[in-house]
Amino acid sequence: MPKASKRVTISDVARQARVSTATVSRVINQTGTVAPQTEASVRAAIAKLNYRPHTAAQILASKRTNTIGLIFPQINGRYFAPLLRGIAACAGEHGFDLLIYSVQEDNAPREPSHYPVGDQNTDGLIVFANGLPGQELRRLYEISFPVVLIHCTPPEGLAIPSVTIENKASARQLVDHLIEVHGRRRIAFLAGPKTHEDSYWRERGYRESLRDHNIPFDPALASRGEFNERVAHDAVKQWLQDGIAMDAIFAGDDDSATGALTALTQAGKRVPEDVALVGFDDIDIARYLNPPLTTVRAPVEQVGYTAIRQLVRRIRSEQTDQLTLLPTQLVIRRSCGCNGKGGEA
Amino acid sequence: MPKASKRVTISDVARQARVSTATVSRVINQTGTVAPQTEASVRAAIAKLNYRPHTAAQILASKRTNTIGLIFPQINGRYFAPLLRGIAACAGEHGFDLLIYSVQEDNAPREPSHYPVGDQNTDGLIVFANGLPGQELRRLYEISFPVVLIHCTPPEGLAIPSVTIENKASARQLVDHLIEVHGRRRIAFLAGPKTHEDSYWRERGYRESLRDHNIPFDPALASRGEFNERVAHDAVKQWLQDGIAMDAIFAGDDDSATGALTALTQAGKRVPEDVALVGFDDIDIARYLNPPLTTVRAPVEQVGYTAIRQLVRRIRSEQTDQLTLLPTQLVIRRSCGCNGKGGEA
DNA sequence: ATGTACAATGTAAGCGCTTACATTTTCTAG
DNA sequence: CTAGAAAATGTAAGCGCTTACATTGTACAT
Repeated sequence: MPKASKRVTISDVARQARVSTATVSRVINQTGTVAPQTEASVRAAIAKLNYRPHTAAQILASKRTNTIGLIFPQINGRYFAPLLRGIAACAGEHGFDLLIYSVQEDNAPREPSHYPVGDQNTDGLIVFANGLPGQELRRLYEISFPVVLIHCTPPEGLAIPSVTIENKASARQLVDHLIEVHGRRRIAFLAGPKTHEDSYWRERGYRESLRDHNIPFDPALASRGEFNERVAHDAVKQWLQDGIAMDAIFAGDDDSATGALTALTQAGKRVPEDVALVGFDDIDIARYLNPPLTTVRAPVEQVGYTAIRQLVRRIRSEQTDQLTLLPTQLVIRRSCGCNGKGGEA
Repeated sequence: MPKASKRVTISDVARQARVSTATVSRVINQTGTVAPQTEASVRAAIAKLNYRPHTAAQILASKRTNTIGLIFPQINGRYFAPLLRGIAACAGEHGFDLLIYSVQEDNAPREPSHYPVGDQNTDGLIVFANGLPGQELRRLYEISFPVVLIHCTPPEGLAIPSVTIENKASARQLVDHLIEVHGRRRIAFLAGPKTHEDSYWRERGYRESLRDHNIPFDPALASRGEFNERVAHDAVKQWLQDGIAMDAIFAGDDDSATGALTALTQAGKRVPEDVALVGFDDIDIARYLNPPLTTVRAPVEQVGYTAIRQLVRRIRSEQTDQLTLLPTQLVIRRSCGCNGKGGEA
């Protein structure tokens, strides 16, 4: 078992290279002017001693953390990976590290705003959906701390940039399609969590489409799927048991569409013949469902990428966009009744 | 636009509470003895000033970062989320923050071992597969820096704890099943990346099963699927075009199984009648494939959880297990020829 | 009373770096 | 050859905390 050795510090390097610590710092950070020859000997010393700057000391002295914090309500399986991929890619490009914190919902609420990730240890924060209470957002806003919101808009009065996707228009297209192309009239809706903004706008699109086609909104045909496979499954099962008739279901997201599909199938309903089904997000399994799911493609990875780009601008005090609305795209497959290709593998 | 305010420091709190900074530090960290009354006034001062300790200063002074670093080769969609979920859960329970770094493969190689995550800014590291070159692992080992490996074993001579899953035995069960229950004899194998240890052991299991059933290993029936859907698709397509006959395919993981399935289907082969298909991992889409995929369930989330637990022990200089081999479990569905349930929704 | 033990708090020396400012060296032009 | 500017480097004061050690206060046994 090797034993812990004393840490190599900048003065060790300075001594080895016969220069001052300031010069070493200059070559490390490429700030100030250093003679090529001096630089070479400093680099040699660094290599020889295998020196690596102590991050905390750098942060403390420079007042820059070079780190971006992420706050998520939870690590949701299907959605999370591409989002993080976009975030990691963009953060890496700009030389930022990533500190992530996943809020445990069941957790005892934290001491008033004592999150492990915040202005004490990052240069900026990406906050997903309602990962942070409005009060904490306000505090950060008031001290001008850079924050970018993902998939939610800032509380009243706080000009915090946010990036999300176009929900309403494409939800509407989806429902239009069901009505106009497939002649469906009794279209049920599986909403997401009450506070979820994506769900809100998707529902708006749904209602507007109904209205424009003179179909009255029927509350019996709206239930909560919670963007959750099991909950959606149970909701659909309940409808079926209650004898509520429908000829289509618009699931608020693909996860709930998955649950709806199994409930429908288990009840002997054929999709799309008896009940057409459409979802939202185009998660990776959508094209493998049977039948392949008609849905809307959400540019998840790009959301992450864009959010970081905005945040970096904010950190550098450059101009940022107040709201970035990324375009979505209809993906017609077979679950709506079309003969779309089942997959593009 | 609010303007940046001066940072509130521990001395501001001390002044406000009319005590020394040492006492404030004591109440924050619950170290040393403090009179209840004093503690109350310190807490009041903290609340009033909305004080939050500066992480970097704490780290610098205390020589503890309270942070665990994660190093991944890339953020792989299907596998990544549950792993991270396990990691985040366990790290949170032990009060550690998470700093993550995703190695870009296409990236210019870093300055010799100058990773943004390492001993300068974390108390310990989780390294996934070959996220770090052996040389860097050795360096960390030599300075006794806590590291735990996931899904790979340490280089020769380094006693670094690792946690991975049982691959060989269950791969063998899978192939045994194909042979004994379904009478298949010409079983092809889609390997993963050459350096991938999981793939190595799965192949071992495959070969041992063949041997024990007196089926010679046929190199023509082994190809690289790279644990990648598209590559696997192309590999299978190639087999089919080359007129290579087989009655079953053991895909090294479920991603490649997915690719194999589409290739088979597009070539007009029926699964499982013409060609049985089995995968490995039981990723979430496995049960939705058509037919539902027979595979092996890998306890991904638990791998993450366990790895952190080991790492925390290591950080605390407690006893750790050199190798943790998490059990896997056969999941029989229909793609092998059985009538297993299609899904457990 | 008086000494002892321990609880409560304060003092101040760093932790390893960055950077404003001071100083020295080198270069350029007159 | 020399003044003055520019380049190269050094000096040292923090950054905001923790913690070893010193000091003071208090309770208790003698």
